[in-house]
Amino acid sequence: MAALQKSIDKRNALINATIDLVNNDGFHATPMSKIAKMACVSPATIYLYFENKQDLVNKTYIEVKSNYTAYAFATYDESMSVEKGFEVIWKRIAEFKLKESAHAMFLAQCDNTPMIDEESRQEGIKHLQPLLDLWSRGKKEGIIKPLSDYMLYAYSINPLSFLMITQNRGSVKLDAKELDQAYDAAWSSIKACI
Amino acid sequence: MAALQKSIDKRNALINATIDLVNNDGFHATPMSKIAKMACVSPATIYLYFENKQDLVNKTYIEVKSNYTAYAFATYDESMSVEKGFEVIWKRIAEFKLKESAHAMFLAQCDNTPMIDEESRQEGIKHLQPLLDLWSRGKKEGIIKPLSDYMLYAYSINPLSFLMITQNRGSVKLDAKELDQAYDAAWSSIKACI
DNA sequence: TAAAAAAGAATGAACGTTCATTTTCTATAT
DNA sequence: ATATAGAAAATGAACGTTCATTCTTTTTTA
Repeated sequence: MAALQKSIDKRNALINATIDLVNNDGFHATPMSKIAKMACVSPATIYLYFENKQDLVNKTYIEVKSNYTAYAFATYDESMSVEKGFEVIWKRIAEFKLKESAHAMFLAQCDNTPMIDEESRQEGIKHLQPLLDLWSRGKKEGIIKPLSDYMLYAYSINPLSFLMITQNRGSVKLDAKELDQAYDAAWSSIKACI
Repeated sequence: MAALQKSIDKRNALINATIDLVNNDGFHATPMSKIAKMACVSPATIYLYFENKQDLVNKTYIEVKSNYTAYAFATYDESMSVEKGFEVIWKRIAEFKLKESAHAMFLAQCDNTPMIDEESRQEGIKHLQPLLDLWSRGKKEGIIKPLSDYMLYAYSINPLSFLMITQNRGSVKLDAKELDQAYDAAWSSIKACI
């Protein structure tokens, strides 16, 4: 076996334990000792892989965020029409949020609290570029309302976070029918009226 | 002066300090000693007004939430048409989120983390009833899409939280023109197509 | 066998909460 | 009006616990 000196498995175990525990208890209510125990590792070992607790959570954020965006854009291709491209990306995002809900919940918590360094947050935003490019194209073609990216995001993507959180709390179940409705509402809110 | 035995001023100071500090540092990174200092009170005094830290934050949540909904419905009247009623409520909510942004940020953090007891969260939801009643009326009249309340909320109200958070981070400034656009997008996403 | 990785125990700081005491308030007696 | 006693409110210091991190030693790897 090729020799990575420090084991990637251990790093992954630490990242996964962090996601799990922070989701259930919140960042500051999650002690390093508990993360270590869940990852089957000594507390001291964490410090061989990460500088400190803040670094651990920052790195976890960036890793989860980049998995998320990789998933979102995996089936998208710039040659698609704006409408088709948006549908493809939107549905992948929805799939990720509903299927990988632990990861998505972790991102939601990071995005809504002062838990993550500003620098790591900025780093995470960069990954959304292909969607912003698609919108820019759509605005040029007059297919998408001439709104800022923040506004488009707020109405077409962010509602999925809310729906995911309420689904995770058990208040609601999103099946295929409701996903279609959600897509409809998302597209209605940003498509240019003809 | 009429004699409230414990001073309401002190209680308010504690609630306000909690909002401020939790907004900036997060719940668990906010020590009772710091809350006490900001409220110009001894740490021990907090325990005359609240059972413990969790009780303090639960009560703060409920208080802020009920101020929020009181504001939201203050100019609404059940005799209004569905479209007008929605516009009135939406604009009041927007006003609250943008003007009382510290309070709104606090609510957003409570709603997206495990910081609040489930019981207090449920208590907070009750206050939205007038909006749910309005939607129910709108669905009967065929003016509003036949979607669940969660879905309607996700697309017409929740985006305001996202916009408020990004505005508070300084990424964007919402002026009158953008508010009108946001209202348009909200209404587009839930009004029944004719 | 030497260097890297991992471990458990130890450390010092910080926290929520309580305790013993002091200060403030109020109702009554003068 | 004033003095005062008893109760309520408020306090600063102290307690016990928990936490992130480090230190020293042991185990694994090449």
